[in-house]
Amino acid sequence: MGMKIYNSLSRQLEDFVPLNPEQVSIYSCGPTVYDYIHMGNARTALITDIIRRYLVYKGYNVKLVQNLTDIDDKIINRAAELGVSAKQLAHQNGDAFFEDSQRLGIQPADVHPKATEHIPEMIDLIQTLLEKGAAYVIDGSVYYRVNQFAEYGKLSNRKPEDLLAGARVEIDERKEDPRDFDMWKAAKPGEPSWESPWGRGRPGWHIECSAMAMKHLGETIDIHAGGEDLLFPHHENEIAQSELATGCTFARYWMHVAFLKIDGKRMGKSEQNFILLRDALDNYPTEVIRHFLISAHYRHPLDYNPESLTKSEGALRRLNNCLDALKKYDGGVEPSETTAAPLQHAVQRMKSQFTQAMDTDFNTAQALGAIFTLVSEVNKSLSTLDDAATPVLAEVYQALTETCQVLGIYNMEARNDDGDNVQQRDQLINLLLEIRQDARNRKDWETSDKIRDQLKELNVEIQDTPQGTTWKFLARS
RNA sequence: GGUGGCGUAGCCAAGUGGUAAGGCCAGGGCCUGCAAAGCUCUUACUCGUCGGUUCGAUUCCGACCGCCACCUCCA
Repeated sequence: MGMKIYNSLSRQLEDFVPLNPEQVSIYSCGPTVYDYIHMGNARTALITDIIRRYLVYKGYNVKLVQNLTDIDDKIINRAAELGVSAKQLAHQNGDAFFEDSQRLGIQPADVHPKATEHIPEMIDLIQTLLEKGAAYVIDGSVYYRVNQFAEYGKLSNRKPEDLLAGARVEIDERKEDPRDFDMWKAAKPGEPSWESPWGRGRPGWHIECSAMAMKHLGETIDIHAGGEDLLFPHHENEIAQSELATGCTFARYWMHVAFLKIDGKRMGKSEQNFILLRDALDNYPTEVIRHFLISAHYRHPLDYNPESLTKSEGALRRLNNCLDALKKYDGGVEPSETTAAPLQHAVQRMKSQFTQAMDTDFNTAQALGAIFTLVSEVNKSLSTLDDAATPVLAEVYQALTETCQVLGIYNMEARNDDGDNVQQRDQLINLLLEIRQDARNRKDWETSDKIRDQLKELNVEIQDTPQGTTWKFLARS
């Protein structure tokens, strides 16, 4: 079955057919680096990460470009407040952005272009638009002439009248048309600026993405993603600039991620109601945050609150317990035809449901449902199975880890024991458990409970079962 | 004013023109010296309200109520 993507441009589900079957190109609008990124930013970045992982899972080659806006009013203002240079502030926050992304398990994009490193490309693009009569210069600033682009408004579904009617923005009298926007801003004293044919200045926000997307992905890209707040005017303007300059379709599929909310309101930097991703990462494991962020479909709003994170924590615990139990069956054994356990069918069912969910506009919530259904089926049969079922269990483990990897909710490395001191550590813990067992045998509950409690303090949790006492590390939080 | 979206069990959240995935919580059970953890079972005659179309609607249409977002920088 083919994939379908909801295209904001047509406002409907469309079959996904990449322009070049050899390589899918994706451009994702990254952050303006004037501060640390918050959970809302993380949601968009994470969805992009999962889209890419899923496309790779499906066998596509993917080239992902995620930009950094590193010159902008906000950066200049913030830098002035802090008494550092705009360049320095952008650099610091850019590094912090990569660090936070990495901590969330987001694989780096193939290219992370920065606006300030693409000034010549932007100037070229503006030059082209000037030559085509689609732009004009006023006092060293260059404006885009919106009425030259007949399709203006096609993405945001807005008519010219509508755009003017509700305008709450102060109109710059010098512009020919209130809808015109700047592609090049004449330098103001003390602000960072670059040489251009129109004098010193800096690029407007929209031209940055047009130029960087086309430089790294060509004139037509497959998927352009970003938060829904960017739909207008940012993406509308990108289309206007790019398509008028090249005459080609700029992006074939526009994907917009719904807001992360807090107390029912949009989480936004200007609202002062945001949770920094790094703060969340200090309080919850990566996989828990990922699970939370994909527990709703990406086009539906999702409310951030501690209760929801706790729920995800519980769900992840369930998943990890199952995977931990299955891990010992992993590897080596050839799937056997004769072991026709119902579980085998359950695995196939899970795989097809997972694929179907992800194929339908990346429905991660539904995909999680498929995974947890299998978890439940595994748990039910795990205790009753004998050695003959081992190959099937290995299959289950493979299928589960493979799909969980696509979503990034199972960290195999973290759960594999691979340290040099692991053996000694385990021996020490086992020794303590032996002592505790002796205490239990003589009903010395005080000593026994002391060992149990103290180990718990060290994040080692022990369980007394009919088969003896076992232990495990608790997930760090 | 224009544009778009949402309203599903205590909570979160999928979904379909034919009768509601999954997770959390809660309650029962197993296990335990007691716990914890784990496993397991149970939990929406019902999908904001009112109409309409239909053999049949939560799913389609209309109205209404409530909520959110974009139209200004914001993922």
